[in-house]
Amino acid sequence: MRPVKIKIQFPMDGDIAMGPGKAQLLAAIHQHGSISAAAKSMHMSYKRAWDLVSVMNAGFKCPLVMTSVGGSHGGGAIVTEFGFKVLQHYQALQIKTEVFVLSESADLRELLVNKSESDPVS
Amino acid sequence: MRPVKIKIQFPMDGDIAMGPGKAQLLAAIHQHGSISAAAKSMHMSYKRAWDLVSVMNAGFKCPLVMTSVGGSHGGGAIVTEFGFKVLQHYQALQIKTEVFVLSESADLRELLVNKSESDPVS
DNA sequence: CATCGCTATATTATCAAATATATAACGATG
DNA sequence: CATCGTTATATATTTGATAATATAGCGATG
Repeated sequence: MRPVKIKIQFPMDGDIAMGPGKAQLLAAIHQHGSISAAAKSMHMSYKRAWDLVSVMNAGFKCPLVMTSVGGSHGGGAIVTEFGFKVLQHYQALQIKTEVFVLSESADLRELLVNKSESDPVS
Repeated sequence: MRPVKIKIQFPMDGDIAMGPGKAQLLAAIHQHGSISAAAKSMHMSYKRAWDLVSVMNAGFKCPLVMTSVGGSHGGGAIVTEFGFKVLQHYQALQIKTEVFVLSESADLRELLVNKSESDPVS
């Protein structure tokens, strides 16, 4: 496990408009083309995925995901250009922050017990 | 609520050695001089507080909290010098990271719906 | 016009996590 | 040496979050 875990959330009303879970789901929808397939790939119930999409769409100025119902393949969902932009922003922010915190927390991490440091500094 | 919520955790084995909740508890113990009083002040059960202290102490090279049992006042708990140092490091890190993320997420936050912006820019 | 897989939604069931409760031991002090 | 509030620990209970289940409706397509 990484030495530090960072969770960045953007609260909106009572919900979280964007966070690690939603970002991951967004990426999965983009990859699979439907909420149901994305949910399955993440071992998440369809209902939960649908709820998350609903919250995301409500929290931003434009929808991140557009769904279509019916049709030969039953319908599907696509990540909008806007949604993709949000996703990229979020992912970049997450990485930048991780780098920042890792560097800023060196002193603190020094104080933790060193577990399984199989680091043969010969 | 703040526009962004950041949670920094330091995992250790299966537990979290330090996180927002533990930092807050540490501060409360320092203030009140006992685990039980600190727990009460945070509306937390004594058991939970005691468990958190136990995890904290196990995760660092030195104990952050030392307890004494019995005595005229029943006992108590004090935050060690080491624990206080950890607390200060953590709190400083939290603030620095908040500033960082807030500045780095300006573009993203621009895309959120503006809720209740009672901002009379006359 | 029957079929298909998906969206959309509600209801119920399950489970883990937090809390509540209980109790023993501790030891300085008056 | 009885008292006190606390630590320390175990067990029971409650709660909330999550998952499971069910079902209706959609509409392009062959």
